Amino acid sequence: MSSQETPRRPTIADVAREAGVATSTASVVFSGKAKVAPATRERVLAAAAELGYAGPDPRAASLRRGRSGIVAVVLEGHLRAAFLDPVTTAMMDGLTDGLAELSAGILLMRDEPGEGTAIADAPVDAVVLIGCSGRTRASLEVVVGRGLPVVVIEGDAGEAIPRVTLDNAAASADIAKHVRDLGHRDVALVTLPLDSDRERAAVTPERLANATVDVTVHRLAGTREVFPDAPAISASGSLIDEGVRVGRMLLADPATRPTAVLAQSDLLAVGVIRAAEEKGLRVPEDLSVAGFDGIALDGLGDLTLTTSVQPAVEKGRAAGEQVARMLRGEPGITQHLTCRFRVGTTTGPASR
Amino acid sequence: MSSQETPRRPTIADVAREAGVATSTASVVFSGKAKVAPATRERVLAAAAELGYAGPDPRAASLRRGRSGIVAVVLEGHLRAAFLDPVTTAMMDGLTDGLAELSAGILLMRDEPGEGTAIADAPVDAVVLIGCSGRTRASLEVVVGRGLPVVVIEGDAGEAIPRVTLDNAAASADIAKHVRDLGHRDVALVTLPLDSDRERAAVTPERLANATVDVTVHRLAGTREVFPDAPAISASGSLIDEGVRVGRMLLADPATRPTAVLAQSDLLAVGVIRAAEEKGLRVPEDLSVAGFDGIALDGLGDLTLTTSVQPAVEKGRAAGEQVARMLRGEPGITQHLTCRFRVGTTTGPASR
DNA sequence: TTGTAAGCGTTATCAC
DNA sequence: GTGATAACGCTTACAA
Repeated sequence: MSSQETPRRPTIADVAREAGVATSTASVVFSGKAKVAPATRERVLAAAAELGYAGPDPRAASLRRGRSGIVAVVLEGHLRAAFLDPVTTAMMDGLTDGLAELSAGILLMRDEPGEGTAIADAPVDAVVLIGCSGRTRASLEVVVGRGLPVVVIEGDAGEAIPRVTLDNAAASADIAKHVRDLGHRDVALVTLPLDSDRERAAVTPERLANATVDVTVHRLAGTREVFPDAPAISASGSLIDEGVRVGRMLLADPATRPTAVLAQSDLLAVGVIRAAEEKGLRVPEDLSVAGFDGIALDGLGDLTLTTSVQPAVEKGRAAGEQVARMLRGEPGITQHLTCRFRVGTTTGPASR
Repeated sequence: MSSQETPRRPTIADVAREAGVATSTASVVFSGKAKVAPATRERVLAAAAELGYAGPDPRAASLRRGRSGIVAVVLEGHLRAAFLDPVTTAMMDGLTDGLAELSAGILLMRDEPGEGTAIADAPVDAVVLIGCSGRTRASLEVVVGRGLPVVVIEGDAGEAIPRVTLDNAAASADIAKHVRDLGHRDVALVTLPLDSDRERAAVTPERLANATVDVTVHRLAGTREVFPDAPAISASGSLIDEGVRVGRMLLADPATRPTAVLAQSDLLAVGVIRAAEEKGLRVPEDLSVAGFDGIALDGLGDLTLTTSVQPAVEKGRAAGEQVARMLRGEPGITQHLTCRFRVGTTTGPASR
C-alpha cells in the first residue's frame, strides 16, 4: 500500500515481513502444524489479507514436502473411450472411494504412443495403470524407474508390481460351460480388441499370438477350454454398435450360423442381439447370447443378459486402497477379485 | 557403484558430477532447450543410466518453471455422478480436445463443502469450473484469489470471468412452444436439482428463490415463459430411475394427469416414459414427453425423443481452448453456445 | 511460542 | 557449447 514495489505475487516471506514475524511462523499459521499464539496468528492472517496472499504456493510446497497430493490414472487409448465405457466409469468411481482417505486428486492421463512420457513429467505421488497392455507397459517402466508407487489393474506387470486382477479365464469358462450344458455345439465368439490396432477381423492363431490386451486373451483362453475350436471375431471396441456389426458378420450365412454367440462384453452382446433381431431371429429360441461384465444395461427390453458380473467398482476401490497403503510406506499387495456368473434369459437350449 | 553413499534418489546434480559437466549442462540435455555437443550429451545420458536417474523431478521443475502442466476440472457433487452423466462425459471429451495443444493433464476435483479448499492445495496452472452453483462459487473465489486462469462452464460467474454458456432458457422455451402448438394445456415439468440438497419435491416459489443451480433455473424460466403456471417437481439427479419416480408422482392421479411432461434432461424424460408405460399410457398418444440434452439414448425402443440438442462436446472444447489461450497470456473470452431443437416421436397432438 | 537457517531439485541468466 | 550462480517459494529441524 505504501510502496508498490511488488508487481509479482506476494510470498509467505512477504506476509511474514508485513506481519513482523518469521517466515516459519507464517508458514505454521497456514499449515496448522504447530501452536501459534492467537494474537500472532491474527496478525499474520491480517497481513495476508492486506497483501492479497491466498496461501502457500502448492508447487513450492510439493517440492519441499516431496508430495503433490496427486495420483495419476493412466488409461489406454482416447479418454473419450474411457468415459463411454461403463466398466471403466464404475471403476473410476470405486477408485475415488479407495483414494478418499488421501484426499488426493486424480490426474487423468492417457497412454499414447507419442506422449508415452507425459507421465514422466507429471508431479504425481503414485500411479494407477489400467489395462496394462503392450503400450501401457512403456509407461510402467517409466513409472517404476521413477520410483513411484504403482498399482496395475488387470494387466500383466510381473510379480513385483502390486496388481488387481480378475479371474477372467475361469469366469469365461463358466459361461461357456453353461452354454455347452444347454446343448450348444455351434458356438461363435466375439472378443474385445486384441491389440491397439483394434482391427475387426477373424481371430487367427497368428493374430492371437501377437495380441497385447491381456483381458481379451485371458477371456478367450477360458472360453476355449470349453469350446477349443469356436471361431472368433475380434471387435474394434466394446460398443453396442460394434456388436451389431460383428453380429451381422456372424449371422450373415444361414448355413454356418451358430446357435450361440459368446461376447466378451455386455455391450457387444447387446449389439449381437440387435443384429439377431434385424435378421428376424429370436433370442434365445433361435440364438443364445451371453456377455461379460454384468453392467446395468438399457435397451434389452424384457430380456436379462446371461453374463458374468465383474466387481468393477471393487476393482477401483482395491487399487485406491493399495495406493493409499503404499503412500503410507506399507508394501502394496496383489488382490485377486472374482466374477460371479449370472444366468439370464438370453440363453436357452440349443434348437438344433 | 564404487561407493554407495546415496540412499536417496540421484538428482541432476549427481548426474552432472558423474558426467563431469555442470548441472546446467545436464539440465539442458534433458530439456533440450539449448544445443549440446553430442559427446557431452552421451556422457550425461550414460551417467544418468549409471545412476538410475529417470529425468528431472517434476515437482522441482514445476516450481522453477512456474508451471505444472495440470489443469483442474472441478465438478460439483460426487465424481461418480459425473462419470454416469453422459453430458458431462461428452464435455470432458471435448475438453481433452481443447486442451490437447497444451498436452496438459486433467486433474479431476470435486467441489465438496468440507474440502472446498482442496483446489487451493493443488499445483495446477488453470481451472475449469463446471456448473458453477452456490457451492462451486466458493471454489471460484479461491481460484481467482490465487490468480489462476479460470473458465466457468454454464455458471453465473460474473462478467469478469470467461465463461461458456448455453441458451438454456431460449431452448427450453422452444420445446415448450412446440408442445403448446400441439395443443397441450395441462403440462407438468420435471426439473433438475434446484440446489445441492437435491430434494425430490414440488417446486414452490420459495424453493425456486433459493435455488442455486443456474441451469435448472434458466431452463425452468424458459419453459415458464410459455407455461407460466405449469406445476414442476425437482428431481434429485439426472437419472432414468429418478425420472421413473417423478413420473409416477406426476401420473399417479388420473384426474390431474397432465397431457404432456417436459423434463429438463433426456434421462429424466426416458424415466417418465417408462413410468407412463407402467401405467399403461401410450407415448405420444396418451402422453407427450420431451427432454433436454440430445444425448444418444438406449432403451427407447422405436421412439425418438423430442428434445433440444446441446453442444456438449463443443462446450468442453470451447473451455479447453479458452484455457489454452489464457495460459498463452491472451485474455479469455466468453463463448455463447446454442442448442438445436429436435422433433422426435415422443410428442404428439393433445388428446383432450 | 517464535526465530534461524538449511535445504527441496530444478532451470534461467549470463558470462566465458 | 559449457559453466557458475542465483533464484523458484516453501517447510522443518533445531535453537533460543
